[in-house]
Amino acid sequence: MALAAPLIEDEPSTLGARVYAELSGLLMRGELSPGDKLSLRSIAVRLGLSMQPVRQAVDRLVADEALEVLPNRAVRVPVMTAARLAEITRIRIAIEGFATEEAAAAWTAADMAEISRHDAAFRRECRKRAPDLARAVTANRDLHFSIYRAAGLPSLMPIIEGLWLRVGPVLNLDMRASPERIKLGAGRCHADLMAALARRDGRAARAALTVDITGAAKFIASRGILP
Amino acid sequence: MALAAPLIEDEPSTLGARVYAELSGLLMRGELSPGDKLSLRSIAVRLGLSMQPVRQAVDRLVADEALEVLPNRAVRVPVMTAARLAEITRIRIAIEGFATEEAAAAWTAADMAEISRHDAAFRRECRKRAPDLARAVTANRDLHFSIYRAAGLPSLMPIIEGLWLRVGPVLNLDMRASPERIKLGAGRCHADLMAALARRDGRAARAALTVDITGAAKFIASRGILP
DNA sequence: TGTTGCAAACTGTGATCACAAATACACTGC
DNA sequence: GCAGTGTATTTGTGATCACAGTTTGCAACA
Repeated sequence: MALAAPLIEDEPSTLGARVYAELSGLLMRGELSPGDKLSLRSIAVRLGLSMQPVRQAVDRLVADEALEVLPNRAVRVPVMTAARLAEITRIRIAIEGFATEEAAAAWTAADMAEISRHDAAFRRECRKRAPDLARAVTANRDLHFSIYRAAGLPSLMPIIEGLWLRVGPVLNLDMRASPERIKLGAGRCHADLMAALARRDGRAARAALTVDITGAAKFIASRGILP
Repeated sequence: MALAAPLIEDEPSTLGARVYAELSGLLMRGELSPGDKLSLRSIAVRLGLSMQPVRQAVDRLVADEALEVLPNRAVRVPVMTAARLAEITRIRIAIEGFATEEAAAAWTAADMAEISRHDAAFRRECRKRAPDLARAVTANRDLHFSIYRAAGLPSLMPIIEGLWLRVGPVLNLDMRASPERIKLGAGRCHADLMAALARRDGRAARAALTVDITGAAKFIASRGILP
């Protein structure tokens, strides 16, 4: 299993799309920290291509609010404030909660097989004495997105991806710093979520997801590193 | 009042942003029809600037699924199928319904003043014997977005804008062809919506909006011009 | 008259160049 | 030793060029 699973597009036909997949992977996996400044030229030379595709990718990320341009026209990954995290959390609960509720009613056998596979992968990683955080983060992401995909609303996927792009840097950065959380909160929430999905109980599935999302957000906020 | 009110950004600092505002305005106002092909070069010369800013804007629109690239790499405004309209409608009900419910609880006096202003403008236009469709469309958009803005969730706005960008071409194109609908359905829905907002009844506001959105979608679907 | 073939025009993509603004840094003057 | 100032570097933006792929249109042939 590739760690950097191409979530956005399986085989980008254009160089700009490839750079976008590259950068958004970095963002979602928390390998870029809030406040980090990006240089178009540096990225271009590091990837061995011209500035043009990099500009395209960065422009798109800026449009998604996954990156921001300062008044200086410099581009960096946005610093997450407590207020901003709270706002995005409310939006995530509304939108991802909706997707989960739909998924509970719409999943097919194939959907559920894939969901269970990702759930098992995540649990397996968490049970280890020394979990591979990068792998756990990826499995967690794959689990959530396989559920959302089962809702049968493909137009909703880019929207949710945009939300994860925004919270990715803080969520995963923090999970990396304190791996104990994935052992406690996420495990229980995921179990409830899986059970609710299995019996097609949309209401309960939404509730479990809400606990999962709010739990993660509260955990970050409690660490008090947000401006 | 400017007809093409800059919804996205008041004064685009970059040429690419200006082109984006230009094109998204065309899309939202239904002045570009589904299936229309766009040429980067033509747009560039028509706007009197190089191809670069146009590419930036079009790339962003493509990322929003407001435009699509064919296998030929040609770019056009997507054709709306009945299934696609139904899907986006469900998503709109979920997301815009959420925003409306939040707005009902969060609006300030200033918010409500602006909302009422747009509502009055819309009603005034509809009461005319020969309504100016372009102006009615703009007023309707301003009304909805002033409500969503009152929710106090700025991160939600680009998401909703993306949805309107997708449905704009068919909704407005059709409204243009048959202006009778805005006199019937929208008026009643808006009245219910305004009343519910005024008494901070989020549930009722969401219900009124749902009727508004489904009504428009059903009206389009009933005309049977969708593939 | 209908069909095939070829050439000219046009398409988007990527690289490169030009430029103005902002930053970094060393040097000079006090 | 320190503040102020100059230059040199680096930044993003926009324009231009080069190229491969496709579409278009017209002419020549059957």
